[in-house]
Amino acid sequence: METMFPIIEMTSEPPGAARVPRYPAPEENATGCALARRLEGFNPLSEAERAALAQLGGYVRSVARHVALVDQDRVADHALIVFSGFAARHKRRTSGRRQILAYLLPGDLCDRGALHGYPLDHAIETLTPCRVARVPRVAYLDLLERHPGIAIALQRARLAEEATAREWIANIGFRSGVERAAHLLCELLERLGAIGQASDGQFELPLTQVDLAEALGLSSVHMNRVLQALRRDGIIVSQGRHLRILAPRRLRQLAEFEAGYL
Amino acid sequence: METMFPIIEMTSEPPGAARVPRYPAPEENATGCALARRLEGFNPLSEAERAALAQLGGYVRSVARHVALVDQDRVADHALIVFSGFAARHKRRTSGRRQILAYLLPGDLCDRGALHGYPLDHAIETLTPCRVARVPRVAYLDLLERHPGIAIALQRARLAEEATAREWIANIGFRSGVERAAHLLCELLERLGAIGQASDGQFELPLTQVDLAEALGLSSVHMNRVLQALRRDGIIVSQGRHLRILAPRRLRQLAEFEAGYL
DNA sequence: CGTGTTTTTGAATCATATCAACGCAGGTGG
DNA sequence: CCACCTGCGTTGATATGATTCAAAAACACG
Repeated sequence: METMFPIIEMTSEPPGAARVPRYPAPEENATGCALARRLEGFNPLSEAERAALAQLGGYVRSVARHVALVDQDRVADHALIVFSGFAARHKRRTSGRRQILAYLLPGDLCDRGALHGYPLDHAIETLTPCRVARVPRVAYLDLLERHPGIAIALQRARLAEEATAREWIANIGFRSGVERAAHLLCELLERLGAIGQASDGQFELPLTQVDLAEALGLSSVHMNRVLQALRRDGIIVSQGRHLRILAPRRLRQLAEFEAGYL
Repeated sequence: METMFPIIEMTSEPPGAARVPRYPAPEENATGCALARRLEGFNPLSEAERAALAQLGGYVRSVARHVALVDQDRVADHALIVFSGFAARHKRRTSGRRQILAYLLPGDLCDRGALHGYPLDHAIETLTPCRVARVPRVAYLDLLERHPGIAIALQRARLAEEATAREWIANIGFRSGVERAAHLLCELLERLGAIGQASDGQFELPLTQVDLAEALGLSSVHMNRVLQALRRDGIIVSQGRHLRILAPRRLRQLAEFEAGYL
């Protein structure tokens, strides 16, 4: 039936680029790779392990924006790794309203399908164009078995993901709109910083206000006003997709953000 | 300094009961034990495994209401298992306001301390008087190693807990007060049913309206009105701690509750 | 029985949602 | 090159769900 994974195949080089020897795209070689950077943050990796991660580049495909990567109630037999772009876990009501449960940033992954034969309780969709690896179950299990250092890093990544989920419950549960936004920005700064995609309080945020609103449990209109408030108070500035945090301290204390669980 | 685990020692029998031979309390023998029932729901256990669970009864102690079982930012070196009573994971703001992140019902446990040496990002506290086992790290690890069936069940329990956390994000994020309450009641019915503490849409709910409000991100006043609305519409009745769901179908569709992830 | 906790009530206020509309930028096709 | 469209951000007006404060009523407990 539906292709379920409509792929925009950009893996082969554009004709003009064919003269230079083919290296993996910067996101997919082991050093510049968000996945490797992120895992290193949890557990130092050996040379062999970094090489093994680089091998995953072969599974990477380009995926357009707003494409479902995993449908709810489906048993996925692949692990999903985001190499670039933003995706999200989400649930929908019959009304069509949706709640984003987690952002998947470069270096994040979802292995629930591959590791346990359970149908997922939520869906995953790209929020921007992405480069995503779909690693078949056997290859993924093989990777974990061969490289215990990676397995450990992934366990810790899972702990971090659980902690983030709890943080979101608290965020939506007991903070005001502005505070929620502040907290989310702190989180994004920290997570993007960990993969080298934020520096000096600045980063590219390729999300729409609707994407943010759906993560924070706010209406898009209110989200807009919340962001205006943060700008008016000189806490952030944004030009296009580029976001700059002018007053990180104030932002953190507004959100009562505690760094550290990564 | 603080005892950190103020124990009301009720383990020894009351004087009058001393004539009958001492059996473990119904919550702590293997068959009536909520832990065993719950784990069986995830993976069938062997006789030896049920016996091993029964051994844990030795670690069980009575704990009064509103006692901290684990403090935030502490590295716990024990696994925590609730045998009876309700406890909760929660976070607090400096304002004192708190958000409950998850209820721990009989048969639930927290092994983050024992398994990984990480400080917890939240606190755990009893909401009612409880019977709680604190299992030392080594004993816990030993149990998992000796009984792979238990380890598997616990892995699945962890998946279920993650799914519940995501459900809570959605619940607080995109449902109204009444809908949130409805959803929580559905969840409690399902979870208590799994350990044999709910039947026919009825169960004992030893929580105050404040406890419920803090889980749903509502004020206690609003929580009260929400419950009144559910009663007025003939969906529930409650007498004291006893709750009866009169219209389970309506409750579920109000909450758009999907059973199954347990 | 009296004391502390929990539930319930009312009234005022606030935060956020909803509805509807507009502007602007980028992209497309004639 | 212009007309059109679409997606996103922005506004204002209005509606409402939820909070807050304060206090009374109902319970539970020793």
